[in-house]
Amino acid sequence: MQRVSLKFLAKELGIAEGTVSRALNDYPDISEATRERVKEVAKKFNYKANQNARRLATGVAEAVAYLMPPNTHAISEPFVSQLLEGLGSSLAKRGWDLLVVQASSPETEAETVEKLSSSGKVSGVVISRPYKEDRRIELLKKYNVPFIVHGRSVNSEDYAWYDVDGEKAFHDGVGILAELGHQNIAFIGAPTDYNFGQMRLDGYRRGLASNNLTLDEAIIKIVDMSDDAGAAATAKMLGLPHPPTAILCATDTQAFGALAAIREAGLTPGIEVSVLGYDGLDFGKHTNPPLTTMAQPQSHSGEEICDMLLAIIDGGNPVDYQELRSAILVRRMSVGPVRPQ
Amino acid sequence: MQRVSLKFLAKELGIAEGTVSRALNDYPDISEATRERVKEVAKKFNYKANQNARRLATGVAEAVAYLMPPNTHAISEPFVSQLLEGLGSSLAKRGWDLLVVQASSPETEAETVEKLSSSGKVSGVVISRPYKEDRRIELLKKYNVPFIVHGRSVNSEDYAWYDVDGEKAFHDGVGILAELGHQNIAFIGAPTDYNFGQMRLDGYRRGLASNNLTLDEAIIKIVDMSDDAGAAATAKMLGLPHPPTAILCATDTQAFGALAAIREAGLTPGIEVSVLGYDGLDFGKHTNPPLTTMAQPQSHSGEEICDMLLAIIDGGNPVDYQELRSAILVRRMSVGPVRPQ
DNA sequence: CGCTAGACCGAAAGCGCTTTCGGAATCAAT
DNA sequence: ATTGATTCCGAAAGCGCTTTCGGTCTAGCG
Repeated sequence: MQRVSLKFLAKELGIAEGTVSRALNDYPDISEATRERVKEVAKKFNYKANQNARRLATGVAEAVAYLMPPNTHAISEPFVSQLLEGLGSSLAKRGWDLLVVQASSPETEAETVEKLSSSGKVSGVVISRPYKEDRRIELLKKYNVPFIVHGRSVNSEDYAWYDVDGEKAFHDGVGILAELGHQNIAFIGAPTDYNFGQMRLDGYRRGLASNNLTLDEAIIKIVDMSDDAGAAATAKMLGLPHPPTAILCATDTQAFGALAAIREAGLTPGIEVSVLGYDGLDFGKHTNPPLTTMAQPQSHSGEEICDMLLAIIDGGNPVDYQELRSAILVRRMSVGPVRPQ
Repeated sequence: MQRVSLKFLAKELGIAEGTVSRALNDYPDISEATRERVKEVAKKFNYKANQNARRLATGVAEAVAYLMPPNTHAISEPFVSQLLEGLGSSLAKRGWDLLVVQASSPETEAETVEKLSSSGKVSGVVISRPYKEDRRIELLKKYNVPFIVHGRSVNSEDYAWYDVDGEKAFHDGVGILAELGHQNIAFIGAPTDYNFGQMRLDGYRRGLASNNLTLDEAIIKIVDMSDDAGAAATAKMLGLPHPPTAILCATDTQAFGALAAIREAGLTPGIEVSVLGYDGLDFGKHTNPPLTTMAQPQSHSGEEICDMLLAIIDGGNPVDYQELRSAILVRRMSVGPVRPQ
């Protein structure tokens, strides 16, 4: 099976290799006649340029990488899937590739980033869920790779990012609960080395203050983002002498666990204890009871992020690409007014 | 910023480019001394080989592609995420890349596959959820790309695949329900142009036969794999003069909908109407009631599939790589004995 | 001490494409 | 008919790496 290369086409057409290349790439110095002739023959032989040669010659990769969050099972989280989907389809429209790369361990992360930037494999990268201080971001800046962050680190002035305002969401979340009469509002948070974890906690705190509620460390639990962790934290708080009547959760998954723990304690979520989640997972409508949550408007985040990244690759100034979205409340059944004790 | 290339290293070391390359790649004809010297300098300058050049020279891509299912939002399905995660980490261990490619539309699918195979971008590809007759498989065979199918098409003798025996699972599923006294077992299936849809339906039918149950077309619904579709189908069947006492669902997502529809009808799932799902989604433990389901043992499917693919890329015969796994029952609360009417 | 066999490295070709540069051919204008 | 511009294409030089081939040098042997 003869591999059809430029050389092959050139021979077939009786013209020079370079001419074929220029014809295929619509250079202006090729006559209409030969351009068409070339393209026809190319189609006939089903010519597909070797991407590696092309990339080597042009120096542009026409590919972007998504750097998976370092923690395990991260890809199973819906937000990753949605992001990938959007990125993938946007990229595909332009004929670019999407690389999904995982650092095998936190130690090799730097190595991975370096390799990504130095090996010419990609023209840009996107990462998610930065830590407050994130090494990946530093490396990306250092190696001068166009990148965009899904989320923000603490110092986010000088790079491009796309984020949902979790601080505001949790501030407002407390307000929603307070308005329903809740005074004893617990918080189940995510690890605060993640900046989003910190911001949601900050929002919660500010929300408390805005509503003249006192902060009680006993009903603030920073735990893993899993249902089991959410359940354990909830169980513990329910055993308090003065248990919370509402629980604000940093993630829906934790909220699922909270629901379970409340039922386990013989109480009814949404009636005796309200639960407000965050993420807007579709699945929340099937829990018992359906979960009220603050949804990230991330249906098109992948596309937006892709557009932003491409703009930066094309020479745009990263600082011009910082998008902050707001979460929106999805009312279901897990939040209700406080009941008289 | 001087790009550190082989040439650069060679000059730095005062030896030939080829020698540097061979040293770095552990060729046996390089003395231990220079090998170390080379590697040291390479590390010092943080040398990373340009992958495009490397690939061009060697002709091997060291990358595999996952071809996304053509339907939209496919990536959000947990099985895709899990697969990607496994593939990604296995590949990463070997320093290979994972490309996620989406055909922008069914029409461009052939084009996509062609390009993938001819452009030298990847050494192998994996696809999921084949149709009974699947064009992608034909194309992959035609272009002689190593590939492996997650699932099987109707004629699966001559290529490599990894599948879970849905036929058996549904046959046994009927048995489980029948043993609990159910005689009127409904089936909510997936579109039968997907081969897995057909196989699960076949299994259901054979299960009916094995248990001397009569097949009633009125309680067989082939619908989309969504919760809404599952709910609608369930609602319809519940309105029948002789409604089913148990429902077997082709996917957990449909089962979630079924649960909702049953509650909507004022009945209690797991008591008045049993629901048995398939997929083993972790999330099923949070439904109301928790969903009993047949789980795909897919936690490591990504790794296994990766190993199989690499073996084929290394020259293995695809036919030697056909793995059939069994589903395992996860007992939760949505299945119970039939109640006296 | 001469000869052969390794051990080790340099030189160079090539992977398949892009892109610059210059030359040939065509054409219009003087 | 000469010149100057254009138009179009061929030739060739890379892009950064791998890999073969042969040559030099040392060591080991008789």
